[in-house]
Amino acid sequence: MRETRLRFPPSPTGYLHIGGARTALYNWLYAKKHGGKLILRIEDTDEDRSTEESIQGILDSLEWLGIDYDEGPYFQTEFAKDHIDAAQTLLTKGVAYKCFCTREELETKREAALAKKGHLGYDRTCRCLTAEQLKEKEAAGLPFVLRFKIPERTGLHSYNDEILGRIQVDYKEMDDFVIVRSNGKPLYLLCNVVDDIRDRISHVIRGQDHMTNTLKQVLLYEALDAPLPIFAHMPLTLDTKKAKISKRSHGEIVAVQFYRDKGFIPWAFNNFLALLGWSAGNDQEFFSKEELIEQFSLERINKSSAIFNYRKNDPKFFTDPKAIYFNEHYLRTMDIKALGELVRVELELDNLWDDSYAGDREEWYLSTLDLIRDRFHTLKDFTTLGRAYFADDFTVEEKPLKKNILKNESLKEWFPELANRYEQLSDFNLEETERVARELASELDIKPGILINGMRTAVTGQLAGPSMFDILVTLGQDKIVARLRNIHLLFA
RNA sequence: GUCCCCAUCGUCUAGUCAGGUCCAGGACAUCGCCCUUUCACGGCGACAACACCGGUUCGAAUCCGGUUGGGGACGCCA
Repeated sequence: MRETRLRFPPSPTGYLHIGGARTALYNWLYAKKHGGKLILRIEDTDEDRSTEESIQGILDSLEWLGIDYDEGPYFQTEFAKDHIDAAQTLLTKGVAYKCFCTREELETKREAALAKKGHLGYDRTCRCLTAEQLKEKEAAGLPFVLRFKIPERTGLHSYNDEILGRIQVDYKEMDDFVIVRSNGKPLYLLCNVVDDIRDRISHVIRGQDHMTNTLKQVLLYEALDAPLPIFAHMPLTLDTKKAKISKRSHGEIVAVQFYRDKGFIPWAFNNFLALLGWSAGNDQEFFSKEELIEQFSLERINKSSAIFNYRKNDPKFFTDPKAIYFNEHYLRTMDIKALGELVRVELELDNLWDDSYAGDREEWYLSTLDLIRDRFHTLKDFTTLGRAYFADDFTVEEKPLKKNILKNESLKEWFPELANRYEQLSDFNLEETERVARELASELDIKPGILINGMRTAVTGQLAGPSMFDILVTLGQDKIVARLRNIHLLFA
C-alpha cells in the first residue's frame, strides 16, 4: 500500500489566486482526510518570471488560509540535477532525441499548419535524422533541444482520471514535446514528473488545464519506469465571461491577499472555495474544518467548471456575493472569543485597540462585538462602521445626518436636555434610558423616533444599528452624555 | 484550425453512474410581506433552469447518437 502523498506546486510568478488556493485546499483536504502528507513545492524553474516577492506572497496566503503542509517548501531549482539526469536517461534509452530546428523554422511551420488548418504539432524532422546528419550537426556545434519521442504505437493513449473518467487520445495526435531547452535547462513537463516521482507523490490533484499535459506525462512516467500516481483534474474557475482566471488579466479581485485585506475570515473563504466545484451531495453548505475533511471526496467534485461570480464596481458587493454571504455567516455565528481575536488585529491596525479589552474590559469588548456583528459583512466593518464603539473620532455619515439630525434643528436644544437627564440617572440601564427618552418625547409632543433615530446618528454616526438603548448602555453614560451635548457640532 | 473535456435557475449546486417518487430540490442574488424606534438578522413567499434535435423505452434531466454552445490544450511558460 502506497503512502498517501500529495503536493501543491505553485509557480512563483505572481500572487496566489483563488484557483490556486482552491487547488491547494482540495489537496490539503484529501491529504488530511486520508492521513496523508501534503508537500509544498515551489516550481521556480521559469527564471524570467519567478520572483522572491511572489514566493513570499504565496507562503503568506497559504498561512492566512490555514493550509499547512507536512514537507517543504521545496524549490524545484534545487533539484536541477535530478531533472538533467532524467533527461540524460531518456536520451540514452533512445526515447528522447536532439532537435536542431530553430525557433524561426518552427514558427514558420506553425504558421503554415495554421493556414492549412491542420494540427500544430512538431513535424518530427529531427527524429528522422540519420546518424550521419546527427553527427554533422553535433560537430557543427548547433544548439539543440531535447524532445520526447511519442512511442510508435497505433490506437489510443489513455489514463484514468478520478474526476473525469477515462481520458484518451490517438497516439498520432500527440507531439514530440520538448523536455530540455537549448540552454540545457529541463522544462516543466519533465521536472514536474521527476519531482513527483522523487517525492513519491501518490495523488495529483490539479486543474483541468493540465489534462493534456497528463497524457504526455503518463508517457514520461512509463519511460522512467515509475509507478503512476492517481490523477484527478478539477474543474477550472472561470470569470464572469467564462475565461480562465489568471493573475495577469484579473488583478487583485482574484488574489487571496485581497480577501485577507478586505477583512475576510480565513475559514469562511475556504468554505466558499470548497463549494466552488464540490458539494457534499446534500444541502449542507457550511462546514467546520473537521466536517469538511470528513466529508470531502474526489468523487463528488464536479466535472464542469465553475464561475467565480465577482462583481466589480457594484455598490453593494465588491466580489462574488456568495463569498460575502459565507463571510457574514461566520461573522455572526462563530465563537465570539475567536471573533474577538480576529477583530483585535483590525483594531490594532487602526490604533483602536486597548489592552483592557483583553483584561478587565474583555466582557464589554466581547458583548459589544456580539451586539454589532449582525449587521457587518467583513472584519473591516468593525473599525469603519463600528468605529464609534471604540473611538470618538468616528465619522457621521451624510445620509443619516441629513435625515435624522439636520431636519430637526430643535435637536440642538433637545439633546443637551436629554443629556442632562441621562446624567442624573443613577442606574444607566435599558429600562431607564428608554423611559427617559420616551418621557422627553412626550413632553415635547414629538414622536420618540425623532429622538431615538437622531441619537443613533449622533452617537454612532450611522443610519442603522442595534437597538438604540443597547447602544446607549454599551457606550456608557459618560460617552452618551458627551456626544449628546456635542450635538451643535453636527450643525456647524 | 486540430485534439481533449464539459453542458440543470443570473451564480454555486442536488438529482445523472443503478431511467419512474422531479411539470426538477437547496443556497446566493433580485423582488415582495412579516418582525422592528432604524438597519440587519430571522421568518414567510415570489421570480427563475434540465441548450437543441433525434433515438432507445410503457416512461428520459437521467441511457445512446448528432448538433450547438462553452472551456482547456496545442510554448525552448508553469
